[in-house]
Amino acid sequence: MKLDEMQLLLRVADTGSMTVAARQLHLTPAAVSAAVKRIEESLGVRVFERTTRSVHPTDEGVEVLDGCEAIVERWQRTLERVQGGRRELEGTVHISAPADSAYQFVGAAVVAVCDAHPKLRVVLHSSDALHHLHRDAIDMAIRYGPMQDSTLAARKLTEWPGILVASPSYLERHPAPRTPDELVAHRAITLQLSSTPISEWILEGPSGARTIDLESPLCGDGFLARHWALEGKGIARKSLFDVIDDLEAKRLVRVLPEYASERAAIHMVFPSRRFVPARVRAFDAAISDVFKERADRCERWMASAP
Amino acid sequence: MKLDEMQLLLRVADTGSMTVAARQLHLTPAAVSAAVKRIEESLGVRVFERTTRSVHPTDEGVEVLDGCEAIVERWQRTLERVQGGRRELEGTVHISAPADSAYQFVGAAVVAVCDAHPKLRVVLHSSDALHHLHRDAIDMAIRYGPMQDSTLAARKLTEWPGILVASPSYLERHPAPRTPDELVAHRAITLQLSSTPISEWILEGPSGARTIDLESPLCGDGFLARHWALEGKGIARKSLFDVIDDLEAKRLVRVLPEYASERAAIHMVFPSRRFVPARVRAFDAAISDVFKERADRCERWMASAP
DNA sequence: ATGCTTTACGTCTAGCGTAATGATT
DNA sequence: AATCATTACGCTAGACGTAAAGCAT
Repeated sequence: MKLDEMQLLLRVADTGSMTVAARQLHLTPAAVSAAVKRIEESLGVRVFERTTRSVHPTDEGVEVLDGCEAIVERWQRTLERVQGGRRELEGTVHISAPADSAYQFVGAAVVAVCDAHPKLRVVLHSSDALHHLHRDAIDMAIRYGPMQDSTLAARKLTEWPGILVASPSYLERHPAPRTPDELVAHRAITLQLSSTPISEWILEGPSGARTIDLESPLCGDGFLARHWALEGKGIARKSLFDVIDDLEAKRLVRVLPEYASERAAIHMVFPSRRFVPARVRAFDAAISDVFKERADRCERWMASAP
Repeated sequence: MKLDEMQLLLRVADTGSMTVAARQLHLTPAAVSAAVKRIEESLGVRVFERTTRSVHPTDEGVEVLDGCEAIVERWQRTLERVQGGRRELEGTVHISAPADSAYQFVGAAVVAVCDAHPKLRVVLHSSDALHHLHRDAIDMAIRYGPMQDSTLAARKLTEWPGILVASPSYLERHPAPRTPDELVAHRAITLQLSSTPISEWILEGPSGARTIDLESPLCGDGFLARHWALEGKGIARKSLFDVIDDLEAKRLVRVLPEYASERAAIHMVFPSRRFVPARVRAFDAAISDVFKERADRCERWMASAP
């Protein structure tokens, strides 16, 4: 039994597909199929119950996969202790980040890490859609909002409320609303993160929480929403953290400043069970630094412009 | 990296020799040497520092070996949970036992286990010399007396004092001693277990502990000592546990019954760190049963013949 | 009908034994 | 001188890709 074969089994189990596992491992489906068959024969145990349409671990398969996972992790840990700083970082790291974060600041941080480590490769998945970390072999992800998947290990990076913003040009043409009720007269820029668009904003203000029903012609991802706001297309609700650059540069102005949506945490997420290798930790450190710096600027902005 | 390669590294480390490891693994020294070299190159780390005369793990090698050990054990555990009772026991088990125990009762127990499991092979090392469990790849050993090597895992089987015995024929010719002092007039059968012969008996009796200096013409291992006693060649000191058959059959008679040497424990010993596989546990169970049954007979004998 | 797993076959390389070489006590 | 690790070389078997076939939705 080889460690590569164990990782292969884990990939098949995580993705639930030999073909997808093959893609991720840079192998052909035939090779994966043959490997699984070979392993099962050597064990005398069926690891996966499969039709042409699905691949599921058997009861014994779960035992085997647990063992493989523990073993692969132990080996990675050993390798790092032994090779430590000697070996320069290499390999490929898959990072998932919301589009707006990726374009604004994660991208730059990632480039800096790659520049420092020539053998390191990165695939930055910029999408607001929630990636399944296990399924897609994502090594780390940045996620806004509450954590739900308990099989993931998350570390909170920072936490900020959503605020309403518009460009100065837009506000010249459309006087800023003075109460939440006046928002209906404005063009709201809304988000469609997953399949269904978000059609309401919950705003907390001096008079408690208010729910605003929206009828918005402009609906896109976080990056589009911010750019539409910059272009004066309407009022967007964004995390303060995402628009701090624009607020500092006065490209965007806060609207209804006494109202804000609930503080939402931003997490760095890892596929829990797996050991986090040094190459991933390098990106983690760099991105965390960027978040720290941005969070400081958010603090200062909040203090200066209450 | 393959699990077989990890086991190879462990064998080399335990034996301290590529040639010995090769023998135990049914490989040639060339293959072992090549494997070590190949592994070291793939790790980018030197695992063993070696001359033609010695093989020692480097600092990094210790880390690697620790990892390999944990991994091999985890995998064996996984295999057993998965294959459980399905697979019949197979493979070879190396058992070390003192000569007298091996010939008298361990041998029979071992045969019974092999009869029940046709694919199981056993090598019974019958020797009073202490085998190095790690070095010689012994799976389990029976050892009389106190445990010293703390790197081994031991389980106490039973505990009995040494007593003095002689055959009825001998006692007809030489009247039994009535006090320890009278022993000097008898022929004592002594042991040579390791390199130096044992030249004194420490006997505890009604008047406290007595040390008897011996000048014995007959000196051999535990099996020889018992047989010489049976043949009427003199008085031997044996663990009650070893001579219970002969006492019950009245082939041997206890001498100076109010005197006995310190109770000594008999342990079942395993190479601690390693996982104990099912095939070894099968022998453990069978041999433990034999010990239990013999210990009961010792109890009864002690009760009936104080 | 599409997309998945499986089978068949040719190719290549990793890993073994044999045998010779070099080093150490 | 004897023993051990290493190197060189030929060989075998395992593992991959290509291509085709078989199934399930």
